Amino acid sequence: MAPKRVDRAARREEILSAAVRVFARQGFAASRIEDVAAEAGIAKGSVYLSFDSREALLSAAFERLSERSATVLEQTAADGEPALERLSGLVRSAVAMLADEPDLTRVMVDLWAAGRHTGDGAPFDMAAVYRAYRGVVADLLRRAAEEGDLRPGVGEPEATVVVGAIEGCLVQWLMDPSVRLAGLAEPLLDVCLSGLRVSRQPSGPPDRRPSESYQGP
Amino acid sequence: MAPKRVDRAARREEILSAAVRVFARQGFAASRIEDVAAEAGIAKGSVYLSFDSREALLSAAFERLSERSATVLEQTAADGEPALERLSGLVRSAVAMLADEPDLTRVMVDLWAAGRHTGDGAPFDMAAVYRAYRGVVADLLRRAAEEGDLRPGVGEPEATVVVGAIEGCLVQWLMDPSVRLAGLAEPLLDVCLSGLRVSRQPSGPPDRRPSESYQGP
DNA sequence: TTATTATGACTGACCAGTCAGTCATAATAG
DNA sequence: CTATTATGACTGACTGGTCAGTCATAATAA
Repeated sequence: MAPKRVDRAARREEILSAAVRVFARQGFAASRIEDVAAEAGIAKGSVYLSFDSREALLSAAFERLSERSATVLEQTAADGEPALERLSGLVRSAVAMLADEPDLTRVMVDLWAAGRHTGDGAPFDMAAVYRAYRGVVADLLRRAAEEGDLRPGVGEPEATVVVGAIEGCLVQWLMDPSVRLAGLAEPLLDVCLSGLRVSRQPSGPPDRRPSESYQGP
Repeated sequence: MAPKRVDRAARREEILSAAVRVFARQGFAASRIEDVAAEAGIAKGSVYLSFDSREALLSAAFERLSERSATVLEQTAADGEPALERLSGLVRSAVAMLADEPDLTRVMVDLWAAGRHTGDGAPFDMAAVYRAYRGVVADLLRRAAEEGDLRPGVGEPEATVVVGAIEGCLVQWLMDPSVRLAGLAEPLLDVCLSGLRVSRQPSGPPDRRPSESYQGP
């Protein structure tokens, strides 16, 4: 009982990937279903076998991005290390993830545009993604402070700034690809952790790891 | 002979303001010319007396935002003060400007989406706006380092992070209005200047100015 | 043959932009 | 002052093109 076997899920992924490429190239607003179909090498009608609507494609892209974000946050969960190390790892992973999937990252601006007018439980709850990031970062900040590595009194606002620094670098890269996104992780940590004021730490300059620690799914 | 005189420029401004309100509320993609006309209390056709096309409205919004940015950067030009003070002022002004004009700021996400696929001399050169910010910030960082207030070796990457921190806070506010944008200027400066690591500065906690120093046009 | 998947021509809604006509105003004439 | 007329701002019905989504038909495998 199975004529013409097709892996529905795999086909869906193929189409979604094609859609992400097209959205990244043209922007969601200028992307026709036909463009996506052509990119995937299938006919327009076939797209509707896997997706209910044009919006559903964007929604699926959000889902994919949301998963990646969750993965980054989960990888950070590993306890044992000092919280400060875990925070640095989180930032490096997040930046590496964004740099590793430039097309998906470029679609983010369309998700911002679409997610702006949706309430809390809406299809594109970008707010929830950032809340999750802020939550984890704020927690790590507090723990690191308890462990004596960070100054006390850090909390939500500081977490917002750290998360913001990542997203803001992303914005500049989106508008101007000559900005090297991946290369900004270390300066970002450097600025946020050590600050820009005259060096007063006795422990020398911050270690410059070779970067990259994200292992995508 | 002089029938019904109308201040064309003023009318144009009225329509643009209406458009910005509509775009902020619905997003550019979901905004019809009729919506803008209705918001301005005029007929659809009349919009075309002041603007050539729907795109021209968005372009004008970009222009307005671009002017605001230029104003912020010019206000910073005043020499005499220490570069570090000027940098702090710049960040406070930029954040205050964004917070003072929430509608125009909300349109920014549409400008990001539209500006993404335009080359260097295109109608929405958002890249140029960020380049200008980075340039001024990088310059102030270097001067402040020369003046001995900042550690040496700061440059473009650090400027990108500082500008990014502003834009990233903006993104989080756009997605989640419960984030208090105006209140993030001080934490932002605090994090970027002093860093999060255990306090080593002998001069006590960073001064918390009452914020707000932007004087819009 | 039958179940399933693929196709692309088709439809109907939508909307940017147009333009022939209306109207309020102000200049001028009587 | 009132009537007349010139002007251009304003209007909204209309047009033409676009495109999301549908569906009758074809292709293919079991």
